[in-house]
Amino acid sequence: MQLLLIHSDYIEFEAKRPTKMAEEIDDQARKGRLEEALCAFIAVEKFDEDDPEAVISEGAKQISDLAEQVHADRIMLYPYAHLSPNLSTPATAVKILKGMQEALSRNYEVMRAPFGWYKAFTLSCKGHPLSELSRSIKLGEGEVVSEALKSEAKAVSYWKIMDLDGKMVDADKFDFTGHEKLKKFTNYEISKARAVDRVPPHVELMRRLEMVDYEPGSDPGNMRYYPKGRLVKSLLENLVLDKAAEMGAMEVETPIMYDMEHPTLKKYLDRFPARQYQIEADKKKLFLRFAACFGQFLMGHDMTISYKAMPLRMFEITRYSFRREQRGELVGIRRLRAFTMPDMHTLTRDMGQAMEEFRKQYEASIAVLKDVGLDLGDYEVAIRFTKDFYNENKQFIEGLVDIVQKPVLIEMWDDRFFYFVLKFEFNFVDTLDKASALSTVQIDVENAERYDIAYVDEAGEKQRPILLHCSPSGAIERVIYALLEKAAREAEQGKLPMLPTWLSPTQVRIIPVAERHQARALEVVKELGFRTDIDDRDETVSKKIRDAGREWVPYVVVIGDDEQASGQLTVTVRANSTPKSPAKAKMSVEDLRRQISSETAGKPWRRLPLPVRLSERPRFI
RNA sequence: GCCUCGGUAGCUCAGCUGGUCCAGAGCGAUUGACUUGUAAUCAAUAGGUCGCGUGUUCGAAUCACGCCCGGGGCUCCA
Repeated sequence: MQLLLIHSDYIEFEAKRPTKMAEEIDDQARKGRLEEALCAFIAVEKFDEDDPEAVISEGAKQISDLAEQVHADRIMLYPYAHLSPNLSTPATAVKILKGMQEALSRNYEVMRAPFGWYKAFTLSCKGHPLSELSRSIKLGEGEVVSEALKSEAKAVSYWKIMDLDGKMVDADKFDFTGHEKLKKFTNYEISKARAVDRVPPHVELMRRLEMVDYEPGSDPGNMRYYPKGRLVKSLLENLVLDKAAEMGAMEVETPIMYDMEHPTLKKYLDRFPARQYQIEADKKKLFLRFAACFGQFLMGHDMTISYKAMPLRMFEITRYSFRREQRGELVGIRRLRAFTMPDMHTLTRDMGQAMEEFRKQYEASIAVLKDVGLDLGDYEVAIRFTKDFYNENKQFIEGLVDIVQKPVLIEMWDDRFFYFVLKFEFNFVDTLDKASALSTVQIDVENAERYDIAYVDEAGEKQRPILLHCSPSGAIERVIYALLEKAAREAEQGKLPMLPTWLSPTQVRIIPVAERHQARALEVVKELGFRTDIDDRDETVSKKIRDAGREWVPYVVVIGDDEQASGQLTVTVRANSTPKSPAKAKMSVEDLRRQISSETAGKPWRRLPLPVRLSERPRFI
């Protein structure tokens, strides 16, 4: 609704001639005049049709607010189509106008000019600062609250713990001795309690290590990544990409924005509990993807697939997926509005193949997390399913628990509220006892139908596949969050925090003692390879060593007269050191090269994203 | 969206019962000295419309109101 509000000495109108859509009025209502009145010119718009009642109350409120301010006792409601290019139907407009008249009549003397007539009017504007105002009323900015978000509130969950023997115990009766993290995770999931007394440690770390930072020039939860952060992300992305390829996935790429009015997508939006970013281009309303599902399913819809191609896996690293998470949820990089999500979808022939594939992806996810540096002890397992699915597949579920060799949290629903019948997640529990999901796989029994995805079986018949959604690692940013939080926890326990060597931005730091050692230092950089840099700043050796420690550099090499003479290196190995006593070792360049090679074998590698000489580096924070 | 805390030098912050300890400290930067052997070398210099606006006052970084931006919390989390 568009409003043009004018505080007038008087307003006078006379209806001259009806248009096609004129409302019927008696002769008396064709003329009107109000003295000392607030005159509201009103255009009712297309999207007001969604919720006329709300528009009436909001419009009436805006008008009475201003009437209050300018001390007007009389209000003229004057339909004025020219305020908007996008008008509602006449019926809605009349309904809303009448509704506003009724609402305002309680406190004001209200007159309404007839709708749909050519009218002559005379208006005398008072001309004080508040005498001419316009207002646009848009309800909720056209926000879509998905059915899934609503049904989530209705879903009744049964919370259990499944032990290694396959027995399910109510979560509140389980003996959590020896499973403290599972207990914290369970509490977190059930009670949703999350009072926190401090900022999580990764927030300071991500900035101090010059990896990630807030970007005030963007929307909250959209971060900037400095070279070291970009490097770490890139390495993690490449690792997951490799693992997906190993699993037999085909990498694809799909658009990041989609048409809101696309019939299939529209329905899917309602099944996904997330808020979208919406943008408008030309006359189209678009939303930014919150996962790669749409793109891959739309692709799947157009594909010709034989049973021989099954299971068929498509993979994409979505940079970015967007979810407009609530403002207060965004802390550091634990939860973001723009995040990088490895997203794989698998088409399987039937539930049997789907379950087999589910188990494989479950095991693959464990392996991926292990590769990035997170062990089974670092996260807790949740398995969620419908009651029906459980009753038909008890042994299968028990098998999943058996694989991780520890009790897991179970959530069971009476009915299927969502598009899946079975899912698991691996949840990282941080030092503040907050849990966040990393890897996840879901068995989707709904979207093959919705997107009309089919394959042809041995008999030449079209069949609906069962779909799997899988993120083998979870969002890349969240993996970084988990690694930083894990390091922070270890630091609290008196260990030296660090990233795995293959992920460390600087793998080896060379510190020449004096200027005359720089030539040798540069030689070593060349011979060694890896991401090796050299601290050639005009600082003391002590200062340089301290700085290398603050950067979590795994291998620190000091080169002075002795090393220059002997050709041996003095290496401080961070992994073996403690805060009080550095672990120093004498080794040759070749020894060190071999050690790092074996430590980073099979992992992605990228070159140093910064100048080799520290003296040439900018500071980002 | 709501509650709450905050915005002072490139960074982290002190000052904030209004007036010469009010424009400061540490780090960083620059320059000079030192050429250094395992966790912060010494000295000098430069840097700020104290988020923006309005008001109160003889006088505002300091008080009031409004606005903008950010942190944390709530709501939410297939």
